[in-house]
Amino acid sequence: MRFSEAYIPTQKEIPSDAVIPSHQLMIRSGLVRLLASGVYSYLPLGWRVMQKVMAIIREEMDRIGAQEIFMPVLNPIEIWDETGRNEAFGDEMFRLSDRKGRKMALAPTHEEIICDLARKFVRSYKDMPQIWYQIQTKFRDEPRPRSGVIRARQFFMKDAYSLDSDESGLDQSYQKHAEAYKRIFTRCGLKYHIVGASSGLMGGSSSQEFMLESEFGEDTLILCDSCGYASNLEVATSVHNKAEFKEESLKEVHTPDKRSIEEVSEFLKLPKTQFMKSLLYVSNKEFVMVLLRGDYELNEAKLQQIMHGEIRPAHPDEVKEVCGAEIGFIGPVGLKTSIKIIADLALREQHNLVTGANKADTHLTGLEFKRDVTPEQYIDIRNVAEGEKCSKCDHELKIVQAIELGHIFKLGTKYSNSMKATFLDKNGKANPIIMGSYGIGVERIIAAAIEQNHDDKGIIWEKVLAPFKVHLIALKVNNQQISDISTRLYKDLTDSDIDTLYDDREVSPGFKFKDADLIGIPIQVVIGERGLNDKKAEVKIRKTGEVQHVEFNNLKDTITSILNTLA
RNA sequence: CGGGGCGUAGCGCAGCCCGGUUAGCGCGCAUCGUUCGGGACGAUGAGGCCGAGAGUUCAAAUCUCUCCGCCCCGACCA
Repeated sequence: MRFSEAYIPTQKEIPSDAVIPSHQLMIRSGLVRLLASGVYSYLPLGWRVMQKVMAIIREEMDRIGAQEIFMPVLNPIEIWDETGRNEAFGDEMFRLSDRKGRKMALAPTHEEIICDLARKFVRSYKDMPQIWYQIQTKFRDEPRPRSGVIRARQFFMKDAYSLDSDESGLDQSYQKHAEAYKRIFTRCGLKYHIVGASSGLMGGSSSQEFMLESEFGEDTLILCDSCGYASNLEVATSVHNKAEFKEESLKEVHTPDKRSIEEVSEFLKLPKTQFMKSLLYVSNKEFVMVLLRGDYELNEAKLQQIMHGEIRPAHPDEVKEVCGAEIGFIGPVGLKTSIKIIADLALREQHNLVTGANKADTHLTGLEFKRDVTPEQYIDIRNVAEGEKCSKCDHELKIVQAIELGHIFKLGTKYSNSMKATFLDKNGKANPIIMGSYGIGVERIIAAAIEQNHDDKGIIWEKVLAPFKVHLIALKVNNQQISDISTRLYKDLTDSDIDTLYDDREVSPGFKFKDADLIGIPIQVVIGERGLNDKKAEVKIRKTGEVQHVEFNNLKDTITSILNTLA
């Protein structure tokens, strides 16, 4: 492609809206342009990269025997009502009506459509296993799009679905995807973690995420360097630090206007570990009090899992009604109404705790957990905290931020049950199809690759993702000799199927060099006056900055062999 | 949805507090000339409903209100 004729709007200035490096570089190098919040156009360079990623995904999906299909984005709402996800997705799903007033939705994912296809096709256990996938535009009305294409409202997802007749079949399909995903991310040059994850809205038994470590990531990972334990904070466990106190009797203490653990602990001169945090939540229109040690945070994902549904903190007036006191002074002892109580495991053996008395400006001290509180269950419900030990091997855990690239789920029969997608087993008995679901964020691979590979000059593409392999720079195009040599080389490379971006613009050398480094194509070839006498060009490797001087006649061979050595 | 910031030429910004000729600057763009190895120089020029609407005023980019959009933090999030 000739630069002078191409739509590659590079810019020197950092766009004011972009905060993270990948977002800034994607705009500056002319890969994408924003149309509306979380909605992007892909320009020629960006689209070329996207197609490289998609090609790798297709190859690896095909390798595990998956079949590519294409499902509609525009869905009748009824199919989403069949599984109850019309409601579950809430405002996150884009909805619209057709001219007859029929309600439709723009699909945020495709389990329902797959299930519909499955129930139309699968009759017998002999029809399975099946793996179907697509690379499709997804729509999600994110509450807060951010970080450029990393959290967008319209984005590409590779979504795959497996259909099996028994659990071991599902295990195999799941494992195949795990292998395919490893190959995909490795081929894209990404360093990733595989972590245990929560299945959230999707439902199902187990799931794992493929995560790229990044300070700009929205997820938090808990990693153990010693035994390899790796988990999303949402489901991570750890050994809690011990906090020992002697048994005491229950006493009221006046704590005027001291509400937070912080304030009361300072006021009473007692450590936070001696406190008990009481949080009132609402789930399925039922109140539940959650108890944690004062130094720990509630993990809402875990609570949600336990309550099997949506949860929210109770409003201040609800707290007053249930506890008879304001937030900051509530506790499990002496509640006005009897409600469900869930306690974190770390509380079970605790003595002499401090907690709210359900009375204005008053706390209780000397609370003996087993004696004074009768929770419905003891269960791990807290966030893993800095400095805690691994529950598998007792080594200290590491906490890092990460970007979610892919997620694989064992769905089980959640969708096939509600949508009546069944098959006849060997005994002629009808069973629900056992499903798995597997997603990859296509743009996120691109953003991740840039986050991981860039310098202060611009992007540094891996060969496999690069929009072009070679960036040919003709300095001073009005020098006939330079122009002739460059144009001949361009033709030569293109004829040999080496994708080349040919910078034939009439702009100053510095301009071209800066653009080349910004765009980040792996090999730069510079034809200039300096090399004319000894008939040599410069061949520079963007990643290392290494430069070699190569005779014009050998350029193509040298480029080819460098390309072979590049990852 | 809560908190904060921003919206002035294609991009980056100043002007706004304290209202007053014709709204500026840098980059980019066009033409001509000189340049030509790390975002060249000179000359000339084009380009703005100052996000939208309403109000206050003799007078609004500037003050007030409403709405819209974009970004950040939080909440939320296959």
